[in-house]
Amino acid sequence: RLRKWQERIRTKDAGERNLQFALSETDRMASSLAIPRSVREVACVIYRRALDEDLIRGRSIEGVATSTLYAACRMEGIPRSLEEVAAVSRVERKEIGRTYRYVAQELNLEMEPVNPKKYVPRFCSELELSEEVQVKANEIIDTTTEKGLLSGKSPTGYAAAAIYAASLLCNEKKTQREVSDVAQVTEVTIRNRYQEQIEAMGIHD
Amino acid sequence: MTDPKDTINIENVVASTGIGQELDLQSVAMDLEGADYDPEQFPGLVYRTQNPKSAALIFRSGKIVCTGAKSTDDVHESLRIVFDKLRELQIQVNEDPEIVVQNIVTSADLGRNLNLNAIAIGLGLENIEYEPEQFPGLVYRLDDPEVVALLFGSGKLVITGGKQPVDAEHAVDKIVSRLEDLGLLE
DNA sequence: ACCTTACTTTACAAAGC
DNA sequence: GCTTTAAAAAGTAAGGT
Repeated sequence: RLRKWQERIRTKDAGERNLQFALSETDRMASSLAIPRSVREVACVIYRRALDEDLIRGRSIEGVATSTLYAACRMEGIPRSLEEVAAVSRVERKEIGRTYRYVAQELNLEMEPVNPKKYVPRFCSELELSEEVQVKANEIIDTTTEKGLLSGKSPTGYAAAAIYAASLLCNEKKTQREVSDVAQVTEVTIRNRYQEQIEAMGIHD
Repeated sequence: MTDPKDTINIENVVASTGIGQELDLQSVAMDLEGADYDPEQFPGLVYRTQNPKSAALIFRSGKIVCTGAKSTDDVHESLRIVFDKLRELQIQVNEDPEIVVQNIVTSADLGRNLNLNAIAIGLGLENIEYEPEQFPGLVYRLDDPEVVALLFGSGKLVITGGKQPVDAEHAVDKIVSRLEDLGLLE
């Protein structure tokens, strides 16, 4: 009775301290990634659910916090890649990915695969590309996806290649290096996806 | 049209067995040519056979795991070689140790490209795992047979977790009919 | 730009930390 | 949970020439 009561308080306190630390970490990471407050709140709601369902056991708080932030960005339609979140987390990419898959499965988040188009606005603005280039990149993504080119490809690499191609078509050329820097993929990946995409689009340069 | 079942190929068979005798791995490592034994890193001694190609993990308890074989026959042949090698070292080995197949990995080809995005949604996001940022294959867990299939955009697939070669055939049949029902295999 | 090597995912047993 | 073994699928990455 009294022991059980004390245990509850202890558990609750531990949980609160756990939550407090997780929320401050989420805030720190979200700030350095310029993620809006509304998305941070979604991340916190997911984290709280994970805590309630006892999904933290056996994992680091930081890992779960990073994963829920990654999930929240996807849910809100402004995804950050694992590379990007890993850069501001002290948990490595592989662990963030694993934890994300576990949390998404256990909480039935039913996350759809990321549409590469979701990366176009942010990547293009970081590259200072015009609205015209964004429209063109989206068109390339839509057309080539319909032709079946997207299956199994990383959304960031796919978006990066479309943006690179669009920048050429709109005479606002960015180098593969510049695009690969903002998209966090290698130039080789951009080159490979780019070749497939222009061929599917029937473009000859 | 080729029946996808005819494209099934066994790529790896994992099996366990035991000689019914405890072993001094340190001395086995000394006497057995080509044996790799680093107890600090892993408690098992690794012994590779060339024909058929496989790797046997031999433990202090006398239990053995054989992996890398391309068929259940190859598993038996590889382990026969391992048993004989141990007998050459004056180690007692039971007459016919029971060999249990623990896992069979197979590959197959559906012969058509797959729209993994549509399949992920069609089969139900709660049942599948498809994270192309992390891995290009879609993970599909079947209940019967109890195996896991990895589907790729090329139409190729990997089936693992089965204990019998027929498990892969049943799995391919079920996957094909599920995709056909959803109109995703055209 | 190419080539090679290597890492991601799935399943499974073994003994020990 | 991890460690080790094997093998396939396809994408991505890194290092060397």
